[in-house]
Amino acid sequence: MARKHTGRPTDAELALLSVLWEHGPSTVRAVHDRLGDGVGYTTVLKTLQIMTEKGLVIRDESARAHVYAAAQAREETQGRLVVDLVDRAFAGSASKLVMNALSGQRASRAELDAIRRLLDDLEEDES
Amino acid sequence: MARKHTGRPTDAELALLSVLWEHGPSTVRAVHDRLGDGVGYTTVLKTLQIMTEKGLVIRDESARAHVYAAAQAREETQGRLVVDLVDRAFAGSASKLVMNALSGQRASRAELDAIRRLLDDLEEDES
DNA sequence: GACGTATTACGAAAAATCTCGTAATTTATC
DNA sequence: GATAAATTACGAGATTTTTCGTAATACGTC
Repeated sequence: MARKHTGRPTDAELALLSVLWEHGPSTVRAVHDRLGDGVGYTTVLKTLQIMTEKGLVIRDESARAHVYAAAQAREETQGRLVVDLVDRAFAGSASKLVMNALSGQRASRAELDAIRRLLDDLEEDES
Repeated sequence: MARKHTGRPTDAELALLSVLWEHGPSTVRAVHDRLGDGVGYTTVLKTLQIMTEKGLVIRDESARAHVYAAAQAREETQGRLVVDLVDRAFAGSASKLVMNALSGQRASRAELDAIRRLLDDLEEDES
């Protein structure tokens, strides 16, 4: 029987994307070095090749060592993951997720203020 | 080579947990009926059996038809999933996730107010 | 107690994921 | 151009996830 395809990046893929988002387009070696020795070089290479097929990354083959870049902006992928989690685990309620996230992990005063300002903007738009 | 074990429920498991959270302890048949005809009866049964082994659900075998219940409260599992997503996709920043969630999906005035009250409480505790 | 129905138990197939080894290829160096 | 070093390509093994089919078992009903 067939497994259901989710469309979201897997854990290993997300780890590689995080490196690409943080450091920009990179070679396999650069990504592998960032990740440390938890995974082998060929594992990183293979995963990036698969991600290229899936369209998760873009490959520049002009140089000897191919350069990989995230196909989607960080925020866009994050947004998809949040929507996905809200649907699967919070019965579609984004505010429930927000409350849970705020309660569970402490945020700094500055972060709380930033969130408050965002709330102001949202309520303004709504009016 | 071994795959890395995440500890978080899979998609199929989360779907079953959602039913158990919403309707309380249930038989296989009850869960299956709630889910509609997307999955077969034995699929639900088997998944619940596996979840029992994993400790995700608790099984009461006293009756002919076993009754399954979520082993963890909904909020607890949600919390773990949020922490997990924050770590994997938001570089550990819960507030980034919150802002993303608030921006992406519209919340009602009431929900925004509830979040604002939570912010008040959080800032108060902090002081 | 036999029969039919409902339920659980067992096992397995298909796809996805994660891992890497080995081979082939390309580039630089002598 | 031959050799060495780095990189990519190919393929495959182990595990997990998802899905059921089939068999065994237990309960009611007659």
